[in-house]
Formats: sequence, structure tokens, C-alpha cells
Amino acid sequence: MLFHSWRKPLCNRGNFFPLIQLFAALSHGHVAMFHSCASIPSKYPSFRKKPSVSKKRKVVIFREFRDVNSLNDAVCVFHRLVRKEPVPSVVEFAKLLRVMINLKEYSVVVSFFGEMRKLGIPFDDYILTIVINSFCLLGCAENGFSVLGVFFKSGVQFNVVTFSTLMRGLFEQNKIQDALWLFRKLVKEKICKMDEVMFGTVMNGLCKQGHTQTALSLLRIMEQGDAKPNTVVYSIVVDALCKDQMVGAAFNLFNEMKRKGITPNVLTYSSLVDGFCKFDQWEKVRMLLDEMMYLNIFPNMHTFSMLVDAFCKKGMVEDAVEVLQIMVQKGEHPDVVTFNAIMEGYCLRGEIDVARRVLDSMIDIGVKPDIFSYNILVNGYCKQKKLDEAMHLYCEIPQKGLKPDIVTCSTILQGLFEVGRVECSENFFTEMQNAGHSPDIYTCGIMLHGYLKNGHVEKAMSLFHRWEKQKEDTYILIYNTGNDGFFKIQKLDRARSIFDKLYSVGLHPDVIRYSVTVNGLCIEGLVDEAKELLRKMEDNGCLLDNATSNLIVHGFLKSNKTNEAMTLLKEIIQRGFPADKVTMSLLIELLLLIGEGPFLLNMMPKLHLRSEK
DNA sequence: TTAGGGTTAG
Repeated sequence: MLFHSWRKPLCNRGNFFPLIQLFAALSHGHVAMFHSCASIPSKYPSFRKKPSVSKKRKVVIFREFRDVNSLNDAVCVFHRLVRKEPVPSVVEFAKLLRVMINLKEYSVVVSFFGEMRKLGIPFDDYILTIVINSFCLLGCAENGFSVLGVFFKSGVQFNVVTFSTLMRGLFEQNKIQDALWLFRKLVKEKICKMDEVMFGTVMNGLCKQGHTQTALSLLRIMEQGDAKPNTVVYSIVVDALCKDQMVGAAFNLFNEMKRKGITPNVLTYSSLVDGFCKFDQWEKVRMLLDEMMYLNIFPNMHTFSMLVDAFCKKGMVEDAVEVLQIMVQKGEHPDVVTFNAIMEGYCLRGEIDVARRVLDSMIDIGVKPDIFSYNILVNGYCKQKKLDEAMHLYCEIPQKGLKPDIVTCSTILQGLFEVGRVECSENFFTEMQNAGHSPDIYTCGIMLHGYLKNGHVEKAMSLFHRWEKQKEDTYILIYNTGNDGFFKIQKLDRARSIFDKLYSVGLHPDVIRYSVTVNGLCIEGLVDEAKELLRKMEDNGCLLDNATSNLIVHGFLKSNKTNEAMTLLKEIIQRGFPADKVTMSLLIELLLLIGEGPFLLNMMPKLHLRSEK
């Protein structure tokens, strides 16, 4: 029966047999999944089949232009329209321009409009807004403002959609201040009546730039006005809170919207599912999925892909493959993103050959790999230190009609440094720049760290000084490089000042940055400073984890601060973190040296118990 | 007007 539901779409999508074979191979013989719906694992909710969705509306809108599939078709239709007697209505022209936007021919929209003006063909607010949208999609929102001049000149009345479109363009170009200036002006001077879409656009723009709290404040402002918060604006903030790792706050907001009678949709649920997956809160995930089913809100390709990705990232690829199977049963076809997640899952487990088979299978069933697919595999080979295979795959990319991007290049660079091929890295770095790939903040971090790790201190420092002068975001660069590198080369003052600078520019050091700095201070014998920084770390809500605690204990032990090490070690044990082998052996050595054998004997069972746990 | 994927750092 299930096999039947599989077969239906296969006719349109090519040969699925390789995928079935692949599932069989990956599922460790659980091919029964293909034959019975009842075999869905009990840990998943009983997904019901999604009803087919009618897309009639779009078809009706574009019926007259359904034969316009290319630029040539559009040019022909445009010339036919302009020659027609009497001149067709503005609606006809607007529809054609909409089709052009769908074909991503934005500059042609601008040219068509120019010609319309020359020929004296009338236009309206709808057409002018399409032109503004085209400028925005071309990345020239400022030209959109010049279209506002056309509104004034021709006496056409603009509306809220015109400004929402312009606003979206400004946010897309990261021109937040301009966008907010425009928003304030529109509100203050009552230029147009603000609607939910306008608020949604501004809130989305703010969230994407990391200003979630401002977006939340806007949501509260909406509650006082005429345009009340709807499902979309709540979903925007719920999603942003999840991405800011504030899943608890996101869940509260989600409950609030339900209390107020605003129904969450599949996007709201999916954002939360994704958020809870990332925090391993599987009970919450299951509860949300069950609730969706109960409310007839069907998980879609995005929802399933999020689950697949979450399982893969946790190393649970078999579970991910099961989700993939359920997804297919329910009529949601995995796409390139879903398969990439599966490939990454196998790569993370070092099963690069299986990942490669997934790539071949997706091609066989007609899902075209993208540059992400190749980057995942290249990274897989690099992590296995199989640089020749990685380079081979890198050379294959153009043959597949794709272009390596900055991530591909950075991955290769990192791989080359990792195996100590410094000269190759340098050559590759030059080549990639010649090919037009400017190093981004990741690439710079990889270069600096690669040099430091391979003992090329002077080269690292000279590169750093060069970038320090050129780049505005040098502090992020240091952050990305890992300031431990600067400790290792005895540049303590420099490292410490950089750490302070991170604070002053509003960057929040994470647990790794704190721990390497504390460790560095300890090794330099600056234990008081290290302790002060530990206090600062806790004050800033940055919690110690297992690896960090061990690293800091190492720092204390290496500077012979046994008491401090013991205090911290006791705390580690109380918190349930095991002390690692290196920490333990260092501790034992020191305790024996200072004649604390009996104390050690007393401590050992406790440490051992915790370690086992 | 809203959602999914890849590179660095202990």
C-alpha cells in the first residue's frame, strides 16, 4: 500500500528505484517500512496524510500569460500589447510585469516601464509598486525612492503596499536606519495607514538583523493600534526568539497567541519544532507534532527537513532516515536540503562513502545537488584528512554546472592546514583570490588559526596586522581565530586587550572564549585575573561546561594553584561533570607531590563514580 | 509580511 503511494509521484520525478535501494541499505534491513503504514515508529506521532492544496488562484491570475516562459516570450507579448488598438488596460500591463518578476527579469521590468512612459501608456500605483519592487530585488532600493517622484509627478496616489515594498528592499540591503527613518516618517506624518503587512515587514527586517526585542516591542505597539497582531507577525517573533536560542520565551509567546485566539500555522509550529530539536527537548517536539495533527495542521517539507536535520546533527541518522521515509509516505517529497542534511549526518559519523552514495542516489531520482551538497562532502573528506579526495571533488564541481563558493574554498583551506600542508594552503589562498573569492571572516579565521597551529607565528601576525588595518570587523576576526593563539605566542597583553575590546564593542564572548582566556591567564601565572574573569563569566550568564571546566582546572594545575584547582574540581563534580583523564592525572601527580596522598584516597571513589556516570 | 541546509575557534 505504501509502495503504491510512493509510486504515484515517481512517474513525474524520474526513477525512484535507486532511492528505495538506498533506504533499504541505510535502514539496516528495515525495508518493511515500505510495505506497512503500521511500522511507523511509536516515537513519532501518527502523521495523517496532508490533503491536496488548491493553487487555483495563481493559475487564474496568470492564465493570459501562461505561455510566457522566457524573456523572449515576454518581449513579444509586450510589443503586441503596446501596438494594440485601443491600448490595453493597465491591468494587462501589470499582469505581464508580475510574470516578469516571477521570471526574475527585474531589469527588464524597469526597461518595459521606461518604454511605457515614453509611449504615453497609462500606469497606476500597482505598476509603480512593481517597478519599486524590481529595483529592490536588483539590490537598488535607493532607485525605488526615485519612483516615488513619479508618483508625485503623475498624481498617482501611493499606498501602504508601495512603502512596505520599499521597506523590504531597505532591510534586504541592511539599511536598517533608512528603513526605520522611513517607518517613523510614515507613522508620524500619517502618510499611509499602517497595516499588518507593513508591521510584519518591519518586524521581520528587525528580527533578521538581530533586533528581536525591538520587534517584540512593535508587536506590543500593534496591540494598541488598529492593525492588530496576526498569525504572521506572532510567527515572525516566535521564529526569531527560537533562533536567538530563547525557546522558552518563544513558547510563551506561542501560548499567548493561542490564548488570544490567534491560530498558529504550520510555520509557527515548525519554528518551535526546530527550536526544541536544537535543545534536545524531544518531549516538547512530540507534543507540538501531536498538537499539529490534532488541529489538522500538516507538517510540510520544511517541518520534516528540520526533524531530519536535527536527528542527523545529533548523529541519529537512522532516525533521520525513518523520518525521511515517513515524509515520503505522507506525500512530502524530500528536496536537496533534506538530502544534504542526511549527507551531513553520515559525514559527521565519518561514513563519507555512504554520504557519497546518497549524493548519487539523489541525482538518480532527479533531485539536483547544489553547492551545499558538494561543500558537505568536501568537508567530510577534509575532516577525514582525505585531502586528495576533497581536491578531486572540488575539481568535479564545475563539471556539474556549479561554482565553488567561498565556503568550498574555506573548507579546502582548513583541510590543507589541518594536515600541515601550509604551502598548498598558501597557493590555494592565492588561487581562490585570483578566481574572485574574497576571503570572508571565516576564511580569515582559518588562515590565522592555520598559521598559528602550524607554528608560522610571524606569517599569522603579519596577516593579522594587514587585516586589522583593512577590515572593520577585526574584533570578530580575532573572536573567530580563537584568542588562545595569541596566548600561545606569548602576546598576553595583546590577547587580554582584545578580550576587553570584544566587550566594549558589544560582542559577547562565549564559553570557549572565556575558557581559553582563563586558561591562558593561569598558564601565565595571572591566577587572580583568571579568577576575576571566571566571576565575570558567571555574572554574564555564561555557564561552565564539561570541557571548559577541565580546561580551566588544567590552567590552575599548570600554574601550581592546587587549591584553586581543587575548589573548581569540587564544583565540577557537584555539577555532575566528569573530570577528564588528563585533568585527573595532573591532579593526582600534584597531590602526591605536595603530600596529599590521604586526601587523594578520600576523593578518588567520588571522582570515579562521577567519571563513570 | 513568516519557517529548513554547508566553512572557523578549546
